Amino acid sequence: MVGRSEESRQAILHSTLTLLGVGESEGTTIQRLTVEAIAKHAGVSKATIYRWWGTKAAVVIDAFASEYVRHTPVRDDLPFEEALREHVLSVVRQYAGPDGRLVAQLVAESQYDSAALQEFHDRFWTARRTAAITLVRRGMDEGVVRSDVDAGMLANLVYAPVYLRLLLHDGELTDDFAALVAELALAGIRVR
Amino acid sequence: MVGRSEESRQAILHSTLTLLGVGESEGTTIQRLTVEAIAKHAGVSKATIYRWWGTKAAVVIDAFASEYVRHTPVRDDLPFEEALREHVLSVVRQYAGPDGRLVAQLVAESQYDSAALQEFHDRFWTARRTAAITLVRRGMDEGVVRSDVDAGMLANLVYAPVYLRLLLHDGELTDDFAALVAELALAGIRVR
Amino acid sequence: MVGRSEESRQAILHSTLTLLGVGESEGTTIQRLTVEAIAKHAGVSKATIYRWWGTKAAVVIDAFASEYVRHTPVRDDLPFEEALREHVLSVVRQYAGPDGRLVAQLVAESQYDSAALQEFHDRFWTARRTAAITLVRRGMDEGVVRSDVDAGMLANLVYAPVYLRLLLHDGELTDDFAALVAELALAGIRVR
Amino acid sequence: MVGRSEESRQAILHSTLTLLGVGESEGTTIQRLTVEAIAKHAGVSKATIYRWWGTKAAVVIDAFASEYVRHTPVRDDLPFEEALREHVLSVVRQYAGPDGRLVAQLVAESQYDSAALQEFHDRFWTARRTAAITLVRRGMDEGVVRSDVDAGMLANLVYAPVYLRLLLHDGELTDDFAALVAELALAGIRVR
DNA sequence: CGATAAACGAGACGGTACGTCTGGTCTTGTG
DNA sequence: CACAAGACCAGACGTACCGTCTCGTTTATCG
Repeated sequence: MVGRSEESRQAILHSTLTLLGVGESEGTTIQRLTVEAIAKHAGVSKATIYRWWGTKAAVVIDAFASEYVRHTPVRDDLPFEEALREHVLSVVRQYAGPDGRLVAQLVAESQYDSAALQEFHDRFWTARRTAAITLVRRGMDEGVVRSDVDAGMLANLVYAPVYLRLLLHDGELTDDFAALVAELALAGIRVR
Repeated sequence: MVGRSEESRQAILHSTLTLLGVGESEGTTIQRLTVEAIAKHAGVSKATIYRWWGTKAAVVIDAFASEYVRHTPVRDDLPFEEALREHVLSVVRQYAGPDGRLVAQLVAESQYDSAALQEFHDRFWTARRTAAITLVRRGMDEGVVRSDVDAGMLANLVYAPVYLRLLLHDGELTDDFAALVAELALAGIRVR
Repeated sequence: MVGRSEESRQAILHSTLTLLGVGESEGTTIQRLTVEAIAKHAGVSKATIYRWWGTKAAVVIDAFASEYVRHTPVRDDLPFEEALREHVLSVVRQYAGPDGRLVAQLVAESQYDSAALQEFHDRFWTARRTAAITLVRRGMDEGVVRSDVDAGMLANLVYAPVYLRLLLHDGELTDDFAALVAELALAGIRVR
Repeated sequence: MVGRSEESRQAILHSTLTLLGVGESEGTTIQRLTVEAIAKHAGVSKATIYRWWGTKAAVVIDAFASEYVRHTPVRDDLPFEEALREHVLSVVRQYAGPDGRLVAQLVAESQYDSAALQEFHDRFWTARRTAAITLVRRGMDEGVVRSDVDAGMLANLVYAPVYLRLLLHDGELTDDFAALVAELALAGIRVR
């Protein structure tokens, strides 16, 4: 057995990101991106892409995940509420840039492609939420956060408004917005 | 001038809904729906569709808006908190059915088509939010809801988790979920 | 109803002949000729070609037939035997050039594509043979040719060696060859 | 040095014949037959095939020649004319079956592949013709056949109509046809 | 008898063309 | 003069083979 070419794999993923203009503010959308263009840019045969991924969305998710999941870490050294504010801020800032546009498009693809949805869950959503859930649990342990509700549900209170604004283009993703989201979430989950 | 044929307009919008299987749980997605199929089913020329709408998404939005925006009214006769719970429940219930799938797809289209986004805002999102905002304002007047934050922002606290679950397929849209969302939103916006 | 574009039809057939290098001694073979190349050269969509022809071979036959069936007439003014020699000579001379190569390739296509075979029969073979059969009948009427055998069979005696040499590249198609073929055919069909 | 694997060679040639359905009336055509299919069926690597043959046509010719050239012998014990009739009959009968279809396809391949043409000449055509030429020479020696014309040319008078019918599907290859061909050829080559 | 070099199977790879599909435009004739 | 009918160009789709090219792995002489 010989196995797949790591070189081609890298070239494909890298070309995908380049064409999507991740990092820059230029670039196409996932929809307009063609498998043919990826193949050409990567110096690779279309068949090679279809052999390993099968779907344009799969390539994009793989490419995005493999290099661009920025860590928006939760800080242990800060007090609970401050750590949460910090976290929300870092998430909002990431999504304010080109990464946000791409995530929005991945969610769009997920509406039509259940495999893409699955991948999106596994590679992005779960990872992201885990950070918040951990934090919420810490708040529970410290007795600051109500513990009669599922931690995941509480974590969503943080992300939901961010994703809403991202997907519905319902306002800018500013630092002020981040602060407000954090404040309201805290109000909703705090023990009274 | 002869003016556009109302008959054709109706046939096109109706065919669009039929093919999308709105109402039933069958039907294609917006992506798989083709303009050619609409034209054929409506007994209409493709040119006629393009003359008046210009985009597949525009047709779908028009069709969906013209017949399927269910009223999820806000009740004046109930106490504030109860009215909110009621409203959230009605929204969740609508999105749990086939309408939800279609709304999700419209959001997906909006990621690629800014005209569709605009239409979505004007025909669905604003209308929906207005209901919640009115309600929140009532709460403010009654002194139950904090009035130091934009009412729109507070209203979003209600919708955000619903849309998140709808778009990310992050759990079922059940009555229990609606109750929980209402409760957490209330906790977040209540005057303390 | 609007009907097909004569302009496209002409462009397609003409491009086909150009690419095959009919007339010149250059040019591809039918096998190497691609539908994509025809489309590009003709400034036409591939779909248009497939709409009307369905097969590469069909396009080639149509193109070749519509412009390149040279008349290799049978002369009435010459004595029977001389007319036959003349006819064989004109056929051999045509097949010695680029037309011969193309006819050979059409026969090749016919081994795999029964529709092409049918077309070849109808557009080339029958037309060609009719000339010879008419002549043979004249010979029968004049009492020079044996009439106890099917005229078509006798006509084939003229063409068979020519096609054999064309298809098996079993020697050059020279004037001398033509004379010899005519002579042997006459020997075979003459009344004794 | 180790040398090529006779086992593989046999497997490849045998698989080729099997897939082409020689013997049976089933089977693909040479065109539809793929090297990949041969390799898979023979349990052999594609590279092995290309190492030794270089061309699909070469494999087919080799396979066909190595096992399926039926002897259509010329009988010395019969009078000249009878021997000729016998020979034509045996050729026609062979070509009436599945072998004929395959020979026709080999001729087709030869229009595009000059190496295949060369092979076809060497392995089939020459062998076949030699039989007839020998016979014609015998006729010349006996003074029955005109000797002012090249013996090969006269031999072709026998084969040409058979190949014409085979390649142009211009009628069935029946015993009656064989008799007629023999008769006309004799008429053409007899001393008068 | 153990080294060595060929031939091998497996199958990934870059290419190229296939025939299909849809989008969006344009043309012609009818009501 | 808006319409249906539908042909048209453009170009991406996903598939199929091509012929080349690694890879380890036999396998059969030869040192």
